[in-house]
Amino acid sequence: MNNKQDLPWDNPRFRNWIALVRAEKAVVNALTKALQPLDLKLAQLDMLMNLYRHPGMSQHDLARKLLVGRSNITMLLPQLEHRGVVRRESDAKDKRIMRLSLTTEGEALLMQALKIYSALIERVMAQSSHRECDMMGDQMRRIEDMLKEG
Amino acid sequence: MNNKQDLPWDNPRFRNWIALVRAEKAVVNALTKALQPLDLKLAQLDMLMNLYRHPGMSQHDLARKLLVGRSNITMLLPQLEHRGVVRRESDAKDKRIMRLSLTTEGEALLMQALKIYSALIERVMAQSSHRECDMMGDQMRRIEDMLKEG
DNA sequence: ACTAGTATGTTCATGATTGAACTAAATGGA
DNA sequence: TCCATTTAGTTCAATCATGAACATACTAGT
Repeated sequence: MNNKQDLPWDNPRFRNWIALVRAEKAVVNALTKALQPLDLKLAQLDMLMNLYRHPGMSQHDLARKLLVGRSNITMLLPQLEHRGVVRRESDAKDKRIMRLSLTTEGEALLMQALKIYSALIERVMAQSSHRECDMMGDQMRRIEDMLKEG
Repeated sequence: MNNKQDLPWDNPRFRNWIALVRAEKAVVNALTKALQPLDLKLAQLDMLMNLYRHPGMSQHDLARKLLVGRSNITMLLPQLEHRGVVRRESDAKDKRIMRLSLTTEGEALLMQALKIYSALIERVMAQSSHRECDMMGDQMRRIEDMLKEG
């Protein structure tokens, strides 16, 4: 057992996955540096993006959207709230729930960050044709759906 | 400015990238759980994989391969060394360099972990045809090469 | 041989992330 | 109504990752 032919590196699917992980990490590293002028962490940007698209989200929903623990949200929100970019309001009907939304400053900051993010992704994705890129995106959505179910 | 048409979510390239990030995180979360029985963290597995393929690597080279900081390696190695899966030896010619390699136990542990990893990736990648998967892998390698240069 | 520059690895303080244990609030039967 | 269960959010300790400052060792030009 465990001869060379059993090794996952000989499996194209495995090698392709490794390539994905490495590319993702490389882009994340590049993006982290590109966001430094805004004094914004990638995790914070993820929050702003989700709150922009789903204002009034609860912390629990935000955590699930970001695939992250609930306590993580609790730990990171105060920074954004104190900075004045995120608003946190108790739900009137259910006092357990905190409704989250962006302030005007939050939206402005988000737009600046998105310019940086978009430019990087545009540059990165220019490596592929539109058709290739769309196929890749479809694959990724299928993967996430699959893991959500099973 | 900043009307809807400028928003990156309307750009397929951007949406596809977001899908990739989410899928990657979902798989990483699943893998982290799947590795718990071996008491092995994903970062540790990454090290073992690289040391298996490139025995005698220095810590600096390992850090660059993993796209992490040098201090990260210094902090994580003692666990693996103490567990008896990684060997750390001073280079004879250049006393600054530590040569890293797997012990027999390290290789055994790696093989167990790779079975788990492969099985998950096989399941995940079964969402795509071989051709699609290969195209995706090629895209990812182009992305990493692009960021390495520029 | 000397010195300046460079490379490797370590230490330390900081911030990010997690999971378990906890509080408070809502829900749903009996 | 009362009690058990579930849900939202927080707290806390432990772990991970980072970058700056540092010590040591090599290298190259003079």
